[in-house]
Amino acid sequence: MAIGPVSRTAVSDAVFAGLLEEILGGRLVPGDPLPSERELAEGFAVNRHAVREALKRLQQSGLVAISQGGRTRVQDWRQHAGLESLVALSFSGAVPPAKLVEDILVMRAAVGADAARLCAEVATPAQVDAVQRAAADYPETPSPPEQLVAVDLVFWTAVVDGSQNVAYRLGLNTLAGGIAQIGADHFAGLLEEYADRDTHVALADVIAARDARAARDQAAHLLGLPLSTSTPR
Amino acid sequence: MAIGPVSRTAVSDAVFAGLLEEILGGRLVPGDPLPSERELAEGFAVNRHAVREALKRLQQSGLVAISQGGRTRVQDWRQHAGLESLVALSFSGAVPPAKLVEDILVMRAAVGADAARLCAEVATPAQVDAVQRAAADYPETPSPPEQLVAVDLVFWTAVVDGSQNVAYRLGLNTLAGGIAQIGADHFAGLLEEYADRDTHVALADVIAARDARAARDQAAHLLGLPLSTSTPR
DNA sequence: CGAAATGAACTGGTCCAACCAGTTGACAGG
DNA sequence: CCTGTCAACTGGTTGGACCAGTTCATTTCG
Repeated sequence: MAIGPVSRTAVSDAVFAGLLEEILGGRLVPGDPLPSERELAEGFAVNRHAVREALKRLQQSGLVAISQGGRTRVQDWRQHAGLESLVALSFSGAVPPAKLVEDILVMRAAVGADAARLCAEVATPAQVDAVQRAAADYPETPSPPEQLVAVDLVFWTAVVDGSQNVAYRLGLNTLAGGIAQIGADHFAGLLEEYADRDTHVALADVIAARDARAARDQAAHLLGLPLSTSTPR
Repeated sequence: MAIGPVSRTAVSDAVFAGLLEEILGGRLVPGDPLPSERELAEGFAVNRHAVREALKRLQQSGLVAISQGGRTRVQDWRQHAGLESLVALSFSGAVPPAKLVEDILVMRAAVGADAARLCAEVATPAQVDAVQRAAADYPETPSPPEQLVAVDLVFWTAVVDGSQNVAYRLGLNTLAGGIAQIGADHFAGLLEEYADRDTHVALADVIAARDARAARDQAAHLLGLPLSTSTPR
């Protein structure tokens, strides 16, 4: 066991995680009232303020509805939770991790392909440069999963930056955060097949050539997005 | 002025909004330390707990980094903020609202098109049914913007549900929330051109026919996504 | 008897004050 | 000059009190 800082989890974070677990795990059905703040504080053996911090965050995530005087109630995460709750789902068992990983990669593919298209259209010269440099950084030989995921992230960050679409940028942040928390290992296997340097360099080149159509197709192929052919397995 | 419940903004929400404004407005540059919790409490004339609740939420949004003992520092939202911060950007002036609306619609187009493809491939019969019913609900005559946006949301919710992709579902929630907060008016004009009933019914039909390719193309066309032709205006 | 007013017993919202637990930096000692 | 130390910050946590809405059983009046 290596020597390092002990993981000091803040109390309110623990409460947040605990309630998240209860809600996403399905033990609290949408519409159900949560125990009162005072009861929760007693149950978790923490101060009420800590509970309140956790509840405020759950509210921000769209997982509960708080109303003064009334009770705090659970909301349906499928209806109200935002993309940022994606990660939490993987730890709660509400959705099988494998399914979740696949879904994330599918979204990555759709967004990535369109970002590549936009990037070819509107990226500044400096941004195109960044894409080409990122592509050149891909390792030529097989590499450990973490490094692969890291390099991949740098490349696609450059592409999304070039697309100059704020929504894509923030969405990438969320998905990247999700990948990081779920663990690179789960993604490495799925990424490996696409992770050859030449293809990425080629993509960077068509972007540099301002060929939006080619950039889109190349990216879609790279990311495993079914495109011109519909093959419902 | 109509009579109605006064808007009772929670104190911590006000603090959250205030700090959001400071950060996204650029008055606090990434790396800058925030005033201490005690100073903020005094500045906003509220209790320190309210400040803490707000800061916790900012931390969850990836906008600040909190460390015990050290000072709380501003993070670069372009690097760390998630998709859920999209709306906040529109109110801070960090990104022009028009640009933001366009970016959201572009993302909606990319995701919507792929969701339609998936929906045609994997949706359950019940889900296909829901899509067709939603399409039938489109008004045949011009309608007020709010209603248009609402009907549109129902339709695409059905499509995304049919895609059975959790990431798409949560992403839709986030984008829909963004549209709601920014105001339907900003979107109505852009939506109008695509909002004819026949096209949506046609899309629903190709989905029901399980034609993934056609569903994708139809949806892309409907959402204004450049596809087979790359026409950098 | 039934409908409306009442009010106690909840709920969350806010505040004060104190103390614990890390970080920082100036300052004294080697 | 380097180094240890300690006071003065920072955020983290707690307790308790009170305010402000909601709920619902009870009471009161038509």
